[in-house]
This record gives sequence, C-alpha cells and structure tokens, in this order.
Amino acid sequence: MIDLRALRDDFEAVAAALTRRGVDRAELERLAEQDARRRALIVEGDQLRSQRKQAGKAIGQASSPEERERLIAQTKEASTRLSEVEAEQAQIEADLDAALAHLPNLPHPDAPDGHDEDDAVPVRWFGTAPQHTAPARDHVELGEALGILDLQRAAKIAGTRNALLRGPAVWLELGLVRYALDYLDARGHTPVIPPVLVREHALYGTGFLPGSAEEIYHVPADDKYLVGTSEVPLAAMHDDEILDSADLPLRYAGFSTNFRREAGAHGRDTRGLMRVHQFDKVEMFSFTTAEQSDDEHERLTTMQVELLEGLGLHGRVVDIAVGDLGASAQRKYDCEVWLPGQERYRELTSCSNCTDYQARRLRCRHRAHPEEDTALVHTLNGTACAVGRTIAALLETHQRADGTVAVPETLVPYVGLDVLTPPA
RNA sequence: GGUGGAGUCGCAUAGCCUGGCCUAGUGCGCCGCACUCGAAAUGCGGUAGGGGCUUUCGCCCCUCGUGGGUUCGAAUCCCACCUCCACCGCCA
Repeated sequence: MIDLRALRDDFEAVAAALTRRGVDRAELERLAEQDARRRALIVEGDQLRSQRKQAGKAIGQASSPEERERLIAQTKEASTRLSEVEAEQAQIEADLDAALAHLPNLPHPDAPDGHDEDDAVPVRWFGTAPQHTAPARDHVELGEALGILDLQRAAKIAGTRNALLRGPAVWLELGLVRYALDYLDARGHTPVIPPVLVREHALYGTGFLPGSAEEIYHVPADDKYLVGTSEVPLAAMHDDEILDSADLPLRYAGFSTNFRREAGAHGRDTRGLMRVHQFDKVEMFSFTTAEQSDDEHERLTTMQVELLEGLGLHGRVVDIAVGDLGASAQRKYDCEVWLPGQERYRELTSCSNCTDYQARRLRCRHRAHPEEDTALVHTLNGTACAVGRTIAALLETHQRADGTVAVPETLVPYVGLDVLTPPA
C-alpha cells in the first residue's frame, strides 16, 4: 500500500511515479478528493464525539431528574448526527481502502521504463557460456534419459504441470537446498521452515491479494491459502510488530514448497520443470530501515549471482521495467540463466525491494528508542534457489556428449555424486 | 471432533456481577531527576499504538481480541466471530 499522506502532500511526484506504471492519473485525483472528504468527516465526527463526551459527564452528575432529562434530549441530537457522519465515513474509507489496495508501489527512479520482460535492461553477466560439441538436449529429454524425471506419471497422479523426481534427482534437490541454506546461514540469514497454508491476512499483507487471487490455491473448507512463495509467511512473521532498529537488518532464509495455479500461462512452458504447480524453493528475506534497503537490494542480488556462479551456471542480471514489476516491488532484478536446450536466457531467480509497501499493510515498524517515533521497515525478498528450474539449468548446462551430466564441484559434497549416469 | 477456561495501556494483574468521578488502578520492567565518589536501595516524575486539527505552543478523536447491537452514555449488558490455553478423543 502506498502512503496516502504522500499522495496528499506531494501529489505531482506520486502521480508522476505511478503513471510510469500505468496508473490512471484521474484515479489518483479521485483518491485525493476522497481523502479530503474523509478528513472533513473525521473533523466533524471528532467534534460531535467530544460534545457527547462532555454531555455524558454532565448527565451523570445532573442535579435533578428534570435537568437530567433535558440534557439527555440534547445529547440525542448529537448522537443522531454522529451516526450519519460515521456511516458516510465508513463508506468512503471502504472505497478508499479498496482503491489503495489495488495501487502498486512507487517505482524506483532508476528502474527502466517499459511494459514487459523485453524491456528489461541487462546490467551484468556472470559465469561462462557452456560449449557443447553435440547439439544440446533440453532438461526433459535429459531427465527422462537419466531416469530421474517422470513427467508421465506425475501427470497421471496430479495432472499436467507437475513433476516427479526420483533416484539421484532427489539427492540433487536436497543437496541444492542444503547448499543454499548453508550459504545463507553463513551470511546471517536465519533458516526458517514456515507454514505454507496461511490466512488471507498474510497474502493481503504481502500484496498478493487482492491483486493475484487467480494465481493462488484457496482451500475453502478452512478458508486458507497455499502460498506461492515463502516470502508470504516470512513477511508475515513480524506482522503488527515494532522491531528494535538495532536488530535491523533482520535476515531470513525460508525453505518451503510453493504452489501456483499458473492461471494465465496457458501454452507457456508446458513441458518440464520450468513452470509447475508445485516446487520447492529457498528464499531470502530481509527487514531493513529505509536507509538500508537500496544497499540490501544490491547485497541480495550479489548473493544470488554467487549462488548461481557456484553451480557453474552462466547468465545475466536484468533490471526489470516498471510496467513488469509485481505490485509490491519498487525495483526488481532477475537473474536469467542461459539454458542451452532452449538457447535462451531464462529467469531462475528474482530479487525485489518492496520498500515500505508491504510493511504498511503488515503494520511492521521499527524504532531505536522508546521515546522516538516509529518508522515503517522496508522489506526485500529474493530467490536463493528455485529448485526445479535450477535442476533444469544444471542438466542442460553440464550435459556431456556421452549422455552423462556432471555435478558441479561445489555441489558434490551435498549431493554425494559427481556424475549422473543413464541407467544401464 | 468434544468439554471447559481465558483475551485489559511492554509483562503480570485489578476493574465487568451492580453502565456514568475509568481521564483504565496496582506491581514489575524501562526512561529521566534527586540522593551518592560511584552503585544498590529509596524518593519524585514520566512511560502504548493509530488518526485528525494546528505557523508555533499544543488540542481533539479512536483503540480494553474483532465486528455488530442495546443506551443519552459500554472495558462493563446482549449477539456473532477470531485467537490462545487446558483436558478428553483421534492421529504422523
């Protein structure tokens, strides 16, 4: 949620920033008008309540029954008017909240213009491009040939866009998770395994609701939701808390299974591990002060690159265009890895600075001393390892002409294997 | 799933039956001041969050789990819901 006060006090700046993201200026003007009306109602309501309070005291101390009746009649009028004012205020606040809930975050001034992934601007490259003598095979072909990926049976059990890993792929998955968690733990990110079936509030607080409802699995019997990323429970950990500024940045590494309906993705990535309804992921999450968040964004992005480089993958970091940002993000970097089987760069990880947008909804604040005012924290999230996509990239990158796939050196101790070999 | 209990200003509690001197008391914690060479102890004062108004100083309103209701007036009465705890049953 954006700051309504900023919209009031600095309308032109907010309007300029949000129109970059495609928000209609007229809508913002309407919001500003509603805000003014709301405040006028607050003033009137406060006055009426104040009157009523005074009168109520006088009634309690009335000297005679006649005096008492007279005062009661007077107060009745104020109460009637107050109920009208309160009704109008409630209505306008409901409208305002609904409209605000749909507004995206103000973009970073340096985030590039544009509408979709093609407008993203590459900012750096990492690793070296793999050289294959034979034409590269894609991860589905490789996984099936190695006997570690069974998509037919996954579909039989659960429908399309599901995967079944078996044998060495399981060690690969668990090794990747431990590799990422070890890396993060050593850098101050506390490992967390959070709940993945959560209340609506957690999704609202992180900005996924009401905007992305069609992407989220809902369990109506209990009115709960399966999260699409552990960003959701990690952010909600400090819902309605006032953190000690000295404890910031507060850093976590969440591991969870993630569920996504992929409602708008018909026809895209229908094969393999790139886009499935259920996948495991290690996620980084940081709570920082407003002053720290830009640096923390760079820090998380750097760690993402190191994690991918450590796996011998080649790719680039792109600065996502404002029109392609998620609602909560002020700026987002994606790490795109070269997939030899597809002959293109594909997003493997992604890192967003959400500034105070989630914190305002979550009422997550910090302060240094009891006598100071509170300030909203900034929240940031980034993928450390999206396991399915990473396995795809590893298979395609490290495949060899003889049909085997090398396990990168850093991963060998975690996986317990140095090569994946087709069954005899 | 069943039964019972409980949600009050950081923590612990009083207040609710009997609505109005509740501007929510008390203890602990915390901050400041005094005393002290310093500290402890002691004394005094302060100590929530949010919103609005205001050039300033300040002032006002809301929040006693949440939302409704009754009433001139609700922490207090009524209804619904949420959450937590205990025990029983079932269960990895």
